[in-house]
Amino acid sequence: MSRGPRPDVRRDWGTSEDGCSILHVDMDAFFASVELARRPQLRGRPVIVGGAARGVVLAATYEARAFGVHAAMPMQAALRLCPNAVVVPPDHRSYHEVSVGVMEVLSDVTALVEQVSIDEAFLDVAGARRRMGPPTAIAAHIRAQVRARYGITCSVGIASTKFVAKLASGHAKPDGVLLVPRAATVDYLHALPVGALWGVGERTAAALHRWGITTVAELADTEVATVQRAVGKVAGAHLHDLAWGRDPRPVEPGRDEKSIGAEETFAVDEGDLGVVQAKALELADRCARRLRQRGLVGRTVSVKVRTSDFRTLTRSRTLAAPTDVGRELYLEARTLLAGVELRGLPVRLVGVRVEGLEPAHGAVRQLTLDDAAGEGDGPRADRREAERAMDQVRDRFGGAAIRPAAALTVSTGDRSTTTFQVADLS
DNA sequence: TCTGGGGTCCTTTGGCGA
DNA sequence: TCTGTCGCCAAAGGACCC
Repeated sequence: MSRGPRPDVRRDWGTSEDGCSILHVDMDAFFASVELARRPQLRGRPVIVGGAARGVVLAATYEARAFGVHAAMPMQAALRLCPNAVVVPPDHRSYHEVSVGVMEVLSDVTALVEQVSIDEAFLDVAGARRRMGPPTAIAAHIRAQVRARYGITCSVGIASTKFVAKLASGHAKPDGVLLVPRAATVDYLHALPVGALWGVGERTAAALHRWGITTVAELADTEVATVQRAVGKVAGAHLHDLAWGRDPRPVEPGRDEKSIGAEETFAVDEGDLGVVQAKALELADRCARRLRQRGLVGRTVSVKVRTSDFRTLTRSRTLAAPTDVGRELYLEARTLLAGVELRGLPVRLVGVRVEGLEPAHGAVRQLTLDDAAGEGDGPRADRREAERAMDQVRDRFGGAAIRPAAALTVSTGDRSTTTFQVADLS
């Protein structure tokens, strides 16, 4: 799911592996590859993984990419370019399962594995060399294992820093390996446009272009202060370092999550605030469940609203005490939603996110008025227990088996309580 | 032409206490 | 006592990534 290959830099940069202990492993067209692995009859055809009519392309096979289709492209545009494409709806559970398996393959190589997303990870193999050979041999081993177990291919970048390894895996695609020796790092980087740098998207590239900086070589030769004026202090210094191959960030296994959120785009822009609130309840409930699954509580609730003119607004507030109770997240989200200035426009998307995460067992629990008034832990604890019971129903019968009744109804009423509706489980 | 859903990180702004 | 300012924090928004 990286940017496409650049044949001009996909060449032999040398064979010295000294000091090149960072590997970046990236699955090729991951979601699409998983679909092809279980539907071999689709091999050779342009396949697009994507959702509803209003969605975007999540992944496309290289056959579809030949028509100009790429990830994040609106589905409608993709089908105009490639009307014969086979469209497959995403199956995130399968992708997650394959991802877990691939990460196990990587963990067998070294404990120093940093998973960056569902389909990519960094490895520091300095300690594995004696046991498994040089990095190129380790890369070959990983690729063979992934192919044998899951029938999909991956590409590997090998370099002395994370950032260069990441670029190299992109240039190795599809189904390849690219080694960038330490001594070749600067030459390799300076052949690239600024947009290739990690953190330079459309806006930042445009800002740099205004200062006459279009290539990494030009960025490297520009004074740091000038780059900082163009893109900001922190980003400017960082990009200038990257342009010279300086990237001291180590591979960090097991990084903690910072936030958990859920959002959804309505099939048709929604003008009824009651429907938007009902969706917020469902999303808050989803967030809370994921918090409980991970044994976490969160302190700050934020809501996100995108209006029909594609304007995105956010509002957030920090709770007196962290929580993993969906009802509490929802009540805060509802208050925040009421404070969003919609200018009379219908809502395209609504989202709920929880930040300030900490382990549930270590969290300081503050008594609410409800708690203080009741026996024992009071209604708040009852609420948590009720939601845990819902978790168990869902674990057994699936996510749609039970959900807050208010999330099922179209209502503009102010509900002070939430009831639950159990689906037909027979 | 039409722009998802899951995240992270940075900048700016404003409130507040020292 | 009043005013300025400094640092910290929270909130809002933006950019970016996959």
